[in-house]
Amino acid sequence: MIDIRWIRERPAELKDALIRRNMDPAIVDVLVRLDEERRAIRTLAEDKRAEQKALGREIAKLEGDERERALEQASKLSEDVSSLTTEADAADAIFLARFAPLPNPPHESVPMGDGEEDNVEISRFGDPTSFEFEPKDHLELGTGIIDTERGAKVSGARFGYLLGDAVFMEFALVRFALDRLSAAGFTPVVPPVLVREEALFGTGFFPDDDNQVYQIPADDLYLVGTSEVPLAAYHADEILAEADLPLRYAGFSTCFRREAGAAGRDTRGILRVHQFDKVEMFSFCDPDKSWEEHEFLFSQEESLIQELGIPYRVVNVCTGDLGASAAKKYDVEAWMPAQQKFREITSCSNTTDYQARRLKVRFKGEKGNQLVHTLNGTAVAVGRMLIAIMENNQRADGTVAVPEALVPYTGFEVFAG
RNA sequence: GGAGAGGUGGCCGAGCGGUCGAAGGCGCUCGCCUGCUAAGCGAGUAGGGGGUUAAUAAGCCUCCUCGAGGGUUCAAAUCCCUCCCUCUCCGCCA
Repeated sequence: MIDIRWIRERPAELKDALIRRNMDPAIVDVLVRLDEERRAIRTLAEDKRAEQKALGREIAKLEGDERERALEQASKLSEDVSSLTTEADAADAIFLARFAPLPNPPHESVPMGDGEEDNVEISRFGDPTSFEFEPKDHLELGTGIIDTERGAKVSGARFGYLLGDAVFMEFALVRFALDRLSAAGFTPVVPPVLVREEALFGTGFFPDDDNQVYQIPADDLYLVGTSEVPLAAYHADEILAEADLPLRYAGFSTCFRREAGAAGRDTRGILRVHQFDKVEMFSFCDPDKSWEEHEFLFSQEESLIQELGIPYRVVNVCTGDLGASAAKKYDVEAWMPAQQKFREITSCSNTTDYQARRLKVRFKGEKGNQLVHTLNGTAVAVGRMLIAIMENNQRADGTVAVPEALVPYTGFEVFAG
């Protein structure tokens, strides 16, 4: 949710922001009017309520006829208050239904664009891997350690089993990432993966993306698609100490995604699956420092991938491809030799105060209580990183070289599918 | 899963239909005082919305919030219902 002052004080700027996101700015004029109306009605309701409360205090002191007459009057007031309050609540609801979905205005450095194809490449690391033989994809390389056939038999399409050395690779990647992040001041976290609706609303996944989320109706819970959700909600309704900022967490969790609307896309292998494990960075920081913090998180992200030696490029995600909550987002796209393409492997967003406002995460600063800014970034998405390592580090004999940085964690230097 | 107890301000804790956003204590902030420290004295100290204002300065007015949501009543922290959470005991379980 954005700051309501955009509506009251900077409607023209808000219109510009909406235009940049390819949205109709006319909504702003509607919201300005709805906001004025709801405040007018609320004032009426509150005045009436104040009157009622004052009379109520009188009644306590009165006796006999005087009391009877006052009671009669109070009864009438009570009805007025009740109907005005109902009206005011309705006006609030109408306003909020239109206001809450407004996306975070993009940062000035975000390129304009309609979709993924307009993302702007801003840097590259390494060169696309070249081979003296025909490179295989991760499924061919991992016939014995990645089993999507039996995954489909047991759970359906887009599920898989990791076995043997793939499992040791997973735990190596996770421990590697946690070690690096822990050294950089992040607190490792294993959060719940089942959350209440409020956590999804607070992080902006609801109502927009609710078809991407698995539901557990019997218990009114939802499986998270990323640990960003439980990490962001961790400090919901709290007032943090300014001295504690930034609060940085590295969450490890399984992630569940329905991938609705992705039918037919990336059906081979484990690039796009319903369940994968991920280490995610999350930061609560001072609003004046969130752009620095964004660069900091991103530098962590890059250094992990660099240490693993995967060629990649960085894109600045354009306005049309930015989620509602992000004001700016960098994607890292790793080189995937089998596809001869760069594919998204991590991403890093500054959601400014968009989530903090919904989740009510504040800090006590010199200017009183203020909303923090929240940021998130992928450290390691295990499945995709595993693909990137296997495909880029494969050798003519079909074995895969473990990145040097990972060897202390795997205990082996080479593995075979 | 069964039985019971309970959820009040940063913390502890009183209040159980009106004068209560809430006694008292602790903590914290500011000031006073005392060679320093400690102690002592005084004042202040929940969050959010709306209005007033040049102002997201102060002040003032007002509404909402005593786990959440409904209800009863002229009036609810206090009474009733539903839900959530915590604790104790029993059962089960990794």
